[in-house]
Amino acid sequence: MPPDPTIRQLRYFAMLAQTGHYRRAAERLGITQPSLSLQIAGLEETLGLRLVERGRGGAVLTPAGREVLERAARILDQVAALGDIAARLRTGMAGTIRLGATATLGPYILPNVARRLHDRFPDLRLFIHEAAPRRLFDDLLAGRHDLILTQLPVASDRLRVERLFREPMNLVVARSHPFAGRGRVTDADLAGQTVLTLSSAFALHAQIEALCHELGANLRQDYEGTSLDALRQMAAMGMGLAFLPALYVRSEITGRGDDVAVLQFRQDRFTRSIGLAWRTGSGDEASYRRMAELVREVAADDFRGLVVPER
Amino acid sequence: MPPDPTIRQLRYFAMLAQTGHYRRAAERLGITQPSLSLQIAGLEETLGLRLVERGRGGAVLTPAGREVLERAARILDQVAALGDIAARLRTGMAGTIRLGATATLGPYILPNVARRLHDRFPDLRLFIHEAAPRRLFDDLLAGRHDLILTQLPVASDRLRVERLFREPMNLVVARSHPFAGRGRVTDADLAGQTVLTLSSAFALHAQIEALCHELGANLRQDYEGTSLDALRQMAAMGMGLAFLPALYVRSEITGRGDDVAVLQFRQDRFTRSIGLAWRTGSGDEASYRRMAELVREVAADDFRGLVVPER
DNA sequence: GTTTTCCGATTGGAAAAACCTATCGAACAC
DNA sequence: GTGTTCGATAGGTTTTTCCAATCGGAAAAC
Repeated sequence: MPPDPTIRQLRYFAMLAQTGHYRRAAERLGITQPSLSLQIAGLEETLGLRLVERGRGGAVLTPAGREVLERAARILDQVAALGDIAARLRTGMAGTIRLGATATLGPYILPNVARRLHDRFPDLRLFIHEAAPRRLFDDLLAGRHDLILTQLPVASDRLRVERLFREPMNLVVARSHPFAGRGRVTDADLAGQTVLTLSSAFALHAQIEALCHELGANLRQDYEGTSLDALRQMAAMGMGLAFLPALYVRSEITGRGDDVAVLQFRQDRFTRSIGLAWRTGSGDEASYRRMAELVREVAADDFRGLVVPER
Repeated sequence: MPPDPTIRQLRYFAMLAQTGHYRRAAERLGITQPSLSLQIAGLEETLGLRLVERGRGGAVLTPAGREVLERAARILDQVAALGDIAARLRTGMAGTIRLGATATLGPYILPNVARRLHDRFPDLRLFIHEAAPRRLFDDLLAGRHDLILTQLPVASDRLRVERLFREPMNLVVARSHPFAGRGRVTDADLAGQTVLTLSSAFALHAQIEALCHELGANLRQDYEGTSLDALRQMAAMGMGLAFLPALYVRSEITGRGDDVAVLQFRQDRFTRSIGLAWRTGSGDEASYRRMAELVREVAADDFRGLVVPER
């Protein structure tokens, strides 16, 4: 395999072609004429072509030289473009960040996040992948995500976590359920009730399970949903009660003509924690923190009163 | 101004991204791992960016790294393309040759040359510029042409010339001219006749002038044409006789229903010499000689009997 | 017809870059 | 723990790049 020309050679050659003059080209490049001569000769050597016709009137390109120049110019343009990109990337807020998000939160907050992000940092793009938290966690460690937006806790000494906010869990029951008319329910009300939940790949599962144990409620074992919508359908059909996160409720349940009723429970003190996590030392920490701050802003501005800020 | 990354750095980086593994990448590149480490570190240094996340599972690109990789891959593709181009150019029969041609010959033979050239060397393109021989000569010396197809002689110790063929000059007169009915004319016939010619920028001018002087004909001073078509129009209007090259006559005068009559003169022994010229040591001599050979072939195959081969 | 000037090529030596071997320290596997 | 595997680092050699000085030839000036 033949060796590559170097970018230096191409740059020198382009300048020589532009000036048509060794000494002038060398001067403009800030080098001496012999250095230029050697580099040009080296380029001719590696390409196996006479590129320049040396002579009295200065340096004139051969037909091959013109052909090579055309390509060299394109390469140099792209190298310059790479430099520009690098400069923008250096701010930390450019390029594409691969963000994994819980299916139980992403759809209901990321549109707002993406909009604000694009307004603030036009050069930054999000590539969003939704999955269950367990999967997100594995994929983050494996390097398939740069960042995950997920329910806490997320435990690993290889990860850095920023807590964002706590999201209240609302209780949802079928319209035909005895609770449906009431505005709120107490802990005692739930004893003996049947509760639906997501599959154990979701962090919600363990949380609901613990709650049921505490209150003496029955966790329905024969169904584990994989989406909040499915859970809500099950609840609407009277298969049990369901705890659904506030942002989902706000987004998907309008309050009129719905197939389910929404109830207060523990006055927003039953919540789940949401955070942003990334691998220690991955990418640019500062830009990830800025991302976290931006999500907090979204929570505060677009979902004020609905979620509880942290930090 | 920041220094450029090197192609070597980009190549190493691309391989590292592909393998996700320093040692494997180094092995595939035929270098040792420390060398690779240093080059990657150097690239990160010049771009001012962390590109790779070093760790247990191997080397994972940062978001910035992915962005850079995309551009780097494009640059490497173009470098490879440059290598391919160079390989083809090395044959000498690729790229674009800037060919200057006499207006009195080019239009009537270059279509055939271009066609044959393209059949034989598909990678070779001709950029044709037509002008008067005097202008061609200057432009060739100035490096604005690679090659000129012109009437000889062309004299300069900086030029190399290949003689191609001799082209007979036909005598053309108006249909109403007394000569029109005759198949041929002698030297004596021309004494006292009025002869038209092109401007002195054309080599034909001097040649016709010398002939007129020899035969005692009058060179019409008040008109100097700049194209063979114009000359023929003048002849048709009875302004005088005109000597027109055989290839022009063959191409533009059909012999029936024309406004002029074509006569033999000196049985094809009054000719002009056509040759190909280039600057000594310009481009690839071998390919220019091959061009000359190809034009000779065209003359022999497509214009057999019409022109007189040389060499 | 010299002399001068201007061109790119060449030479010799110093500085910088690239590379290799050997080794280090951390993280994982057992 | 102990061994293995990872990339980083250190030290030294080879290669590349560069410069200053000079060469040789060709055009221009005289």
